[in-house]
Order: sequence, then structure tokens, then C-alpha cells
Amino acid sequence: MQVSRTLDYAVRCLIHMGGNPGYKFSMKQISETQHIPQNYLAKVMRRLVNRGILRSKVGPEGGYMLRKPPRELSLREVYEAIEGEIRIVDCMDEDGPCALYENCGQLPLWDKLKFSMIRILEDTTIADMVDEVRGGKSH
Amino acid sequence: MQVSRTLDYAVRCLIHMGGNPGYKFSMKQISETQHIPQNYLAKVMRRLVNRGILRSKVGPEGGYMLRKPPRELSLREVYEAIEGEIRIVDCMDEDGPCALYENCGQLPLWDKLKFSMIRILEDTTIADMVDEVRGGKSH
DNA sequence: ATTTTATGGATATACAAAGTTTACAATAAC
DNA sequence: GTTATTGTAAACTTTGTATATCCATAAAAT
Repeated sequence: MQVSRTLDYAVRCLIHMGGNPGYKFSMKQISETQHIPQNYLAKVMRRLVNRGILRSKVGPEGGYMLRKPPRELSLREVYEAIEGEIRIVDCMDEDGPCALYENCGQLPLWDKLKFSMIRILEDTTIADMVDEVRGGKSH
Repeated sequence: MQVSRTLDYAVRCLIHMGGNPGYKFSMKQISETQHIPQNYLAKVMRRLVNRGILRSKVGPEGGYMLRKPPRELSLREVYEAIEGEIRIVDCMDEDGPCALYENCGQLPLWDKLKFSMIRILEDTTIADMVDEVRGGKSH
């Protein structure tokens, strides 16, 4: 029940970029300032591009740009770009749905958790996080 | 960001036991009806015993019993027995806290998620889940 | 004493996350 | 059109950890 490092990387990058929207960032630049292995970062960025969150350009003067203002980019979009559809439980055994699935006492709880999570992720934008950093207390 | 199978096992057992509180269940019995490998189940039960959720007795006629009524057993207790303190992010690099920790734009979000999760887990009891199964629709 | 049951620790397996490597394709600049 | 720069793509390796198994021991009922 923890956020993956990969998602952290993605969010970290987007906060960085959100601090200067409209600017184009090279992968090298991001990799260095955010302390993320460049070749791994490449994959993370790829997913963000494929999801339409970033625009990319190859060649000299190439790099990545946000496709929309940080205020309109929700954490839900970011989460789903990296992790896929939000899902708290699997319910799958090796050979099909869990034996208890049809009448499972747990599901309502996990659903409640999921919907609450979705609501929070949807209500939070990259801009909120950028503001957080700017107005941030140092400890 | 998913519930571990181990936690699922624990909850499954407790729902089973909660359906008949006061009764003593042997590990073998539970293992079979709940489709959980016995030797693995042993470890799960151990954590529940150590946390004071179950009482155990060895020897013939031995087994496990709930230590308090299902209505008073919250999912938060169960979660923490299995997973330890609830925590959504780690914030630790190999060599100490993450470089951005002191002024991290992400933390408020993960905290919000965490507290919402705690609230829901705390508000749900094993008895709720037992009721769910009893009143449950079949599909 | 013998049988039943839980406890404890050591070990194995499996699988996914994280990271690396290498070859390739696009494009700007000259 | 050649070269340098940057992103793309896929294969592969490494590592970590959840899950599972095995086996030896301890408690207690009969």
C-alpha cells in the first residue's frame, strides 16, 4: 500500500516543469536536477507523453513540454499514466476470480477506499504542489 | 498501491471467525475453508496474536479465538497488525531522507490520502464485513 | 507416553520494480 | 549532406520483497 518510486519520479518531474510552464526541458537537465537515472527517466517520460500529458521533441533543442497548464493537470491523470487504472485489490486467483468474489465482505471497504482516493487525487493539481514548494516552510 | 495478499488472508480469517465469535477455530480448519496455505497462515495468525487481536492455545483442542467482539475490532487494527504503521510514502533514499524532503510539494497530498485512509479503516469493523456477507447479494 | 496443535526460524520460489545497455530515428545547425 | 544532439524502443540484468515451504521444537490434552 505504498506509492511506487516511479510515480514519485513522475510527480517530481512535473512539479519541476510546472514551476516554469511553457519552458522546454531536456531529459538530461531533468535527470540531473531531480536525481533520477536518465535511462529510467526516459521510460517514465514516455508514459507521460503517451498519455498526452507531455509533448516531446527529438534532436538538438529537443526536450519535453507540458501540454496544458499545471492548474489543469490533476494527480489522477498522472497516477493513471504511470500505474494504470486505479485499483486497490486484485480479486484474481491464479485461475480466475477469487472463490469468495460473488459474496465478498471486503469489497465494499476497498471500494470506499478507492473512491476516496480518486476524489483526493482528482482534486489535487500539479499547480497545488508547485505552490506548496514555493510557499513551503523549510522544516 | 494495492492491498497485499497477506492482509487479505488476515481479513478473510477474521470475517470467518467474526461470524461465530466465542468459537475456537483450529488453524487447519481455517486453512481449509479459507483456501490459505497452512504454513503461511501460521505466520499471519502469529501477527494477529502478537497484536492482541487473537488468543491462541496449543495442543489438542487448541486453536484461535477472537479477543474482543467483532463490533469492536476495527480494520485499522488489522491493517497495522499485518503491515505495521500506515504509511503511503517512504521518503528514504539509500543514504537518508530524500533530498527534497525538507520542502516537498508532494507530502501534503500523500498525507491527505493517508489520513482519509486511516479514517475509513478506523470506521470499519469486522462486524460490518460479517454483516456484508450475511446480507450480501449473490451477484 | 502419545498425539495434536501452535511456535519459530531457516530457506526457497516467484515475480515485479528498478535500473542498464544498446541500437535506432528524428531533427537542428553548420 | 554530414554531424552532433536528443528522444524512442526493446531487450536484458539486477534487486528486492511478498509469498510459500520445510523442519525442528514446545505446549497441553487424553
